[in-house]
Amino acid sequence: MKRNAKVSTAVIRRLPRYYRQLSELQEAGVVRISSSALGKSMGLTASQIRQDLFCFGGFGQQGYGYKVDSLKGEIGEILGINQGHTLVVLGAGNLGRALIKNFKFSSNGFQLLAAFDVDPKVVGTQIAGVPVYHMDRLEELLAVHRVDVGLLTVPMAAAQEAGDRLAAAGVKGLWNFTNYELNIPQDSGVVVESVHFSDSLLALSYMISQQEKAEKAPEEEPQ
Amino acid sequence: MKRNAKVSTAVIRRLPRYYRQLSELQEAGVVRISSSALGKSMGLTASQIRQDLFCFGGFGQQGYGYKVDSLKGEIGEILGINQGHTLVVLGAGNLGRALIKNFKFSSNGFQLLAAFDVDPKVVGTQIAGVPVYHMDRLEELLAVHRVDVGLLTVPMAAAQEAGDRLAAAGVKGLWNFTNYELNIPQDSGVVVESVHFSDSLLALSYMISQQEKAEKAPEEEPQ
DNA sequence: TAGATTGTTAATCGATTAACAATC
DNA sequence: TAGATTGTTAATCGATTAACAATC
Repeated sequence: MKRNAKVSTAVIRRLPRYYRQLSELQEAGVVRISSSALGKSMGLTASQIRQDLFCFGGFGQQGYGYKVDSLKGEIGEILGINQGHTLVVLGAGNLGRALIKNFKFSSNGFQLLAAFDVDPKVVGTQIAGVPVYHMDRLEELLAVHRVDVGLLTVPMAAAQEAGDRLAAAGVKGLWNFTNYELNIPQDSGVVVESVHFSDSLLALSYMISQQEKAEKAPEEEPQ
Repeated sequence: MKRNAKVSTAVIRRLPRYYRQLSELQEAGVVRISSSALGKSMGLTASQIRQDLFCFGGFGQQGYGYKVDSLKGEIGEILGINQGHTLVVLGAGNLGRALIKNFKFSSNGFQLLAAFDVDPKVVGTQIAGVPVYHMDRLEELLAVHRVDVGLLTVPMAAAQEAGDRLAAAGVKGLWNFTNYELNIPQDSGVVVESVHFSDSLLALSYMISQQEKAEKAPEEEPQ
């Protein structure tokens, strides 16, 4: 992977993990770390870590390793944590409310501006200080505030329309928590990132089923 | 990929997506589908789909394609959907409650047996018909009922201990929703599947930041 | 039968790992 | 300086794509 060449999704998916691990090291008071130590703690090879970082530039010092603070800072910068991203939540049901209350948006560089719903029981209220507006007023608010990301926790049947409206209103990304695969045209420039609980549980289901098989029919390693 | 050889994680991660897409096709009344049509609808190549399915056997008919019903059934079987898996939830806070109320465990072949928490305000109550016990009684219940998976929605600081107790009590998998990377020994045979919201949002953050850059400095395609 | 599409092997591509000179 | 560890290129490995005979 040459520097500045297009970064593969495999690398992109590891960046947040690096960031998380470095945060933990930082909290634990670790000042410097080598690629091999970091790799061991994350189940990666030293080579892979150096290769990954090489995509973005040289953040270490030969003979010394990486300074935890500054590497964390660099990766945070790459991830766009200091860009003042903003976000709105569509769907203030159980999951939407839980995320509004629990999730540390600001730790990830996002400011949560508002939530939208259609239920008259929640419209007009606040959830953890976040105002809930009626969905009818979505475009109105997005015309006034720059909103980078729309978080979708609407019912599956409402997901596509909600996504379309957000995309039309100019958001740059959709964070999709519905079990629906959003259909957003490639050339729209809107990025979709989905969190599919079902996919995750079914993958786990597969893995434990395999595990069981392996335990029943023990190791006939084909030599 | 030879048949019955170890299946790569890339393939495992696609299986639930196939299952989901086939379910949608089924609902739409589609009876048969070719690998190329399925591929187009999912953004994959026909070749990749055939190669993936080849890991598990021949589910299609030459000259015809795949019957949606039976392929869905086969993939469901591979994923272990009919194995009567069971699950308990640890942590009945906002997120835990939202999942208990919203998530269709049974659609994914899981029966939710109970939830556990330490808060006296929720211990002894029911959430959507699911009883909430005190964490102290975890081992007691797991000694009586076979529990395949423990879902972790406890606070980050409680995650490792909760995971350890579940593993010791014999669960086969941990479905981890905390932002903590569980440390479970490889040889324990316990599979960990994590849903890291932060990682997902940061990946999205990276992608929209790139998108912005691309729009500002338009296409100097190097010919 | 002719046409379509799979199952399966071979070729290509990309990601990971290895190696080592550069240098702190 | 000597030792350690990075940055970076080269080699290897694995996943994806292409090709095509088999066959419905």
